[in-house]
Amino acid sequence: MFDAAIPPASARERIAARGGRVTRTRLVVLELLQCSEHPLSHDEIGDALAAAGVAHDRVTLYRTLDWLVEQGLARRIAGGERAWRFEAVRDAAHRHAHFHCDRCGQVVCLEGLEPAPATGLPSGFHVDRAELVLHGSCAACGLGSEAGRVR
Amino acid sequence: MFDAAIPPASARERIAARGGRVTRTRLVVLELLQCSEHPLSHDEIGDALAAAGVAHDRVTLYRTLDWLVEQGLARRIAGGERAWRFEAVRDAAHRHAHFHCDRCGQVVCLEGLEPAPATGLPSGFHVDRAELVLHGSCAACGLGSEAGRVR
DNA sequence: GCACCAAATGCTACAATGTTGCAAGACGAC
DNA sequence: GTCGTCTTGCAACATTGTAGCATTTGGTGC
Repeated sequence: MFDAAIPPASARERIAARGGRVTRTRLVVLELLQCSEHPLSHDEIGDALAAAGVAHDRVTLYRTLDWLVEQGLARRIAGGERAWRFEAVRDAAHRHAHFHCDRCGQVVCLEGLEPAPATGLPSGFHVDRAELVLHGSCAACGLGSEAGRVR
Repeated sequence: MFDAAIPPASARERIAARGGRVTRTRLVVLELLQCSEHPLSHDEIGDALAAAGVAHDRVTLYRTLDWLVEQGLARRIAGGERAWRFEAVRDAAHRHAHFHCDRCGQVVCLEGLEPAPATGLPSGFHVDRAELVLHGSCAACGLGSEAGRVR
């Protein structure tokens, strides 16, 4: 479940390398993202911070995440609901699709499924990045019976 | 770029065919979506309603759009910001990708670019639909110079 | 170890988007 | 035209995210 290839210690180095101050919030949030196998919402991160005994408020968390995204340490993805989700960036060049369970709202990463390259774009348009999100039901919610449903 | 195959008059029939009452709000909203070449946000639809002299309030518009989506007459897409955007469904089987301009927030449809089929999914997962959103800058905002930017 | 300063944080207030409950009004069948 | 039910409009609230500002803290120089 944890990504053993990236020891938690590197979080401190990665933060310092960007010229940012190594604060407990940044440290814990980045370690959390690095250890999570799926993108986390603000709520989930906030709960984890509370569980870890790190004092924080909503605004600080927003700013911490903004900073991580700005520094290229985390990525922001649209979770389907109107809340963002965040994941650690392991390899800036590597991108992958996401699966959003319409039942439980959970988002999982789909390694090995890269968004298709852009083709057929009107002239003048410049593509920065592509986001591919599959919607349906995850294994835990499994509802094959409602397959035909259109949304 | 308008879909001449579906004259505005059919909006009334499509609503009635679903067993719903034909109200001015539903009629105007559906016609608006059918005539628009790109997905519209609540705000844009609300402004158009006001311009058309149709009384309405925010909640009614939300419910009207919910109803249209529920009936398969409209589709809801995540616009990048935390607000939904809506587009008319012309052909339930036909899907296309969208382009979101990170500058002006505008969303345009990319006909001819279907989301890639789902592969490499964990077992037990069931895909209902795929959403492919390209991010970048549209022709009007054209900012080729900031191409390397990571978000 | 101590002082200092810019960077982070925490707090309050606010904005935007969306939802719920309920009474009043309008559509459509008769 | 009457009537029942579906829609609407209103008010209040929930969630997600931002802005301004005083306070605290990390990190640097001494």
